[in-house]
Amino acid sequence: MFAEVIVDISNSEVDRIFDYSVGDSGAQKGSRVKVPFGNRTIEGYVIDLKETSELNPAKIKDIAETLDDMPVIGEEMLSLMRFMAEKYNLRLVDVLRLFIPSQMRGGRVKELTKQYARLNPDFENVPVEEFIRPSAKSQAEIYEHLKTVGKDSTTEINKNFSAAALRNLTMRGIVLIESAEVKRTPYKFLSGNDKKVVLTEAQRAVADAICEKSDTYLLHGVTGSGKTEVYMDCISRMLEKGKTAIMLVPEISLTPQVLKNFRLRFGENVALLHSALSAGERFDEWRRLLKGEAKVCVGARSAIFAPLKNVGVIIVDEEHDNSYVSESNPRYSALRVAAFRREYNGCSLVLGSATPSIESYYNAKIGEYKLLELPERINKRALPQISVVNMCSEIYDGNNSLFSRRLESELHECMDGGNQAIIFINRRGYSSFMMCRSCGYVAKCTDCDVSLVYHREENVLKCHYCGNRYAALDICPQCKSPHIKQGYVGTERVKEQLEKMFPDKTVLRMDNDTTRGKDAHTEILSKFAKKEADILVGTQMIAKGHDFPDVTLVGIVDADMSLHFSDYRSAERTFQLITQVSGRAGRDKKTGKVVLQTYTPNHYVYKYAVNNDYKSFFDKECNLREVTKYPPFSTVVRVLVSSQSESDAMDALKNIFDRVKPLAESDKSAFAYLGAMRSPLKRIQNKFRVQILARITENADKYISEIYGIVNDAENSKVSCFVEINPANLS
DNA sequence: AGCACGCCGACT
DNA sequence: GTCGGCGTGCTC
Repeated sequence: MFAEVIVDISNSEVDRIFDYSVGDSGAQKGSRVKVPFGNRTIEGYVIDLKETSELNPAKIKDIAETLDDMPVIGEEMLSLMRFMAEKYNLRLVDVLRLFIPSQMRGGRVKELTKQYARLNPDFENVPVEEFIRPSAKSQAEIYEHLKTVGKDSTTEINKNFSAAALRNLTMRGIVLIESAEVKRTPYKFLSGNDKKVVLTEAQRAVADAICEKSDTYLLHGVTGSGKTEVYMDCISRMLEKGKTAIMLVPEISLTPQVLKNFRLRFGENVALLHSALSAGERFDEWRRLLKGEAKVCVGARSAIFAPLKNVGVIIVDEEHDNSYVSESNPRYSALRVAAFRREYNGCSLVLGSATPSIESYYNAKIGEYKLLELPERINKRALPQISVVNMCSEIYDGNNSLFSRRLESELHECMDGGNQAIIFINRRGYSSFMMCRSCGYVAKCTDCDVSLVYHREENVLKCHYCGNRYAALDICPQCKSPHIKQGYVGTERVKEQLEKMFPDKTVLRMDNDTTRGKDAHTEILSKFAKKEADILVGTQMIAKGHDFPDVTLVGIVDADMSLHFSDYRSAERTFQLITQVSGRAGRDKKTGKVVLQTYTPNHYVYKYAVNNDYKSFFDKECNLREVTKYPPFSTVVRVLVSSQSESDAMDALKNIFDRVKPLAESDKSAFAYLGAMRSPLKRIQNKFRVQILARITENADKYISEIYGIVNDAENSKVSCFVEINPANLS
C-alpha cells in the first residue's frame, strides 16, 4: 500500500504529492505522519492511499511513524483542501495547516495526562494491620483517603500526604497508578445549566424555516432583535437530531460573556475556539470536536475548519464583518468556506446581520439566498433617534471645537441625568499628522510612505503601518521653526477634550493602543458596564457586542472618516458603522439619542442611516454598483507586487501586465477595467508596492485562474506577488 | 525549507 | 595549494 503525502514545509517547490510506502506504520487517509525526506525526517499528511505507485520502487521510502491516535483530517476537509488550493491559489500544505491547531505541529502540545492513584481491589477487604505497619502513619492515611474517595491524582496525594508513603504503597502493589487524559476545558465550571428561553413568534418562525429546509438563509434582523436566541434554538434542535453545529462570531465580539453564554446553554457539548485560549486549551477543545465529544463549535474565522462530522447548521453572525476574510496568507473567505461545507453536509447556512453586506443582500434578492427578517426589536423598543449635524455650519458660526453645540449640550444633559455616553471616532492616536506651518514639512515614516501619527500619552510619533516609533517633534527638523501644526483628531485628543469639559467624570479610551494586553478588552468594557466610567471613547471596536443599559447618548465625531477612502465599499462600511454604533444607544428602557457630525451632511448614506432604512440604502448603493460595474456586478482582482527594489517591482509588474492585457483585449466585454499603477501606499516596511487592478464581469473564475498562473510565473526571490479577489481595502 | 553539489576569489 | 563564498537543484 502506498500513501500520497504532503510534507509540512511551506515552499512552492515541495508543495506536491510525495509517494511513500505505508509499510507497518498503520497510516490511514488523513493521518499525520513522520517521513524520511532528503536526509532528515519531517512531518507530513497522508491525503490518499493507493495500491500502486508510478514511481521507481527503488526511490520509495517507508513512512517512519504515524502520529496521533487517529486520522486528524477527514474526507470533507481533504476535498475542501483541494477546493481552497484551487480557488485561492494556495499551497496544499498551507490549507492543511489551517485545519489543525498550529501548536500541534512539531509535537509542541500533547494531551495532558494526569496520574491517578487507586486502591488495589485485592487489598480492599483485608484488615489494614496486615499490610501497613502501625508506625507508617502516612501510608495508613493515604489508604483511608483512597478508600473513601476512590481515586485521586498523585500530585494531590503527594501534596496532602507523603510522596514517600505513596511510593512505598505503589511498589508493594497496594495502590495502583493509572494515567488518564484530562481536558483543559475553558469555563468548565459553568457547565450544564440549560436555561430555556421562550422565543417570540417572529423568532420562532425564523428558526422553523432554518431547521425545516436545508438552504442558505440571510437573516436580516435589526440590532436588538434577538438573533442570538434564534441561533441557539437552531443549534439545540440540530443537537436533538444528533447533528453538529458551527457558529462563527467576529473576533472582536468573541468576549468571555459570549463564550460563557454558550457554555451555560450547551455545557460540555460546546467547544470554544478563541485566540485568547492557551495552546493546551485550544488543542483539547479541538480534539473534543474531532472525537465527537463536543458537537458545537463556536469561534472566530478559523472555527469554520472545525473537525466536525454530520454538520446540521452553520451560522455566521454579523456576516458583513470583514474579519471573516483573511487578509494575510493564506487568504480566504470564511463565508465561501462555509458555503462549501454547507453543500458538502447538505445543511443550512445562516448569515445573520443588521446590516448585511451588499453582496449578500443582492444574493438574497436574486434568490440565491432565502431572505428571513426580524424587523422589530424585542419588546418593540424604539430604535435610537439619529440627528445629523453639519460641521461646516459649526465652523461658519465660529465653533472650532471638536464637538458641535448640539453634541455638547446633549452630552451635558446625558451626564446631568447620570447616564453614560459613547463617543465614536475612527482614528487612533492624538492627531493624524504633524506638519510644519513655516515650510510644510510633514513627519513621515522612514520605511513606509505614510505620515506619522502623534500619540500624546506616550509622547511619540507612530507609524500605523509598520509600528515604528519616532521621537516627538518640538521644532521642525527641516527649518527649525517651532510652529508645528497637528492634523485631524484622534481618540486621545477626544478623551483629553472630554476630560476638560467634564472634570468630575471618568472617561475611558478603547482602541488598538489601550487593548494591547490579553484581557485589556474585557477590562475596559466591564469597567464601563459597571458604571465605573461615564464616557467611553473608542474606535470601531466599541461598535459591537456589549449591551450597556445606561448608555443614552452616542456621539459620532467624524462620520466622514470612512467615507473618503477611495474604495467602492466606503459608503457601505459607513452605513454599517453608523448603524452598529447607534445600536449601542438605548438598549434598555431609556431611549437613546445619536448625534452624528459630518462635513458632508447631504451624502445619501446619512439620509438612509438616519431613518434606519437599510433597504433603500441597498437599492441606491446597488444601482450605483451596477452602473459603475463594481461587485456584486463584477469581481475586483488586484495583483500586488512588492520588492525592496523599485525597478524590480516595476519590471515584474510590466511582465505580468503584458500577459494579462491580451486576455482583456480578447474579451473586451468581460473586462470592465484593467490598469497598472502604483499602490496608494507606495512603500510599506521598506518595500515598494505596485499593482494591477481589474474588474471582471463575466467568466471571472476562468480569468482569475489564468492570472494565478501568470503571477506564479512572475514571482521570484526578489519580488513577491499575490492576487486578491474583492479586497477589503485597496491600500 | 534544508542540504548537497559545484565552480571561482583570498588566505594559513 | 586549500578554505569557503553562496548559485542551482533535489527531496517520494
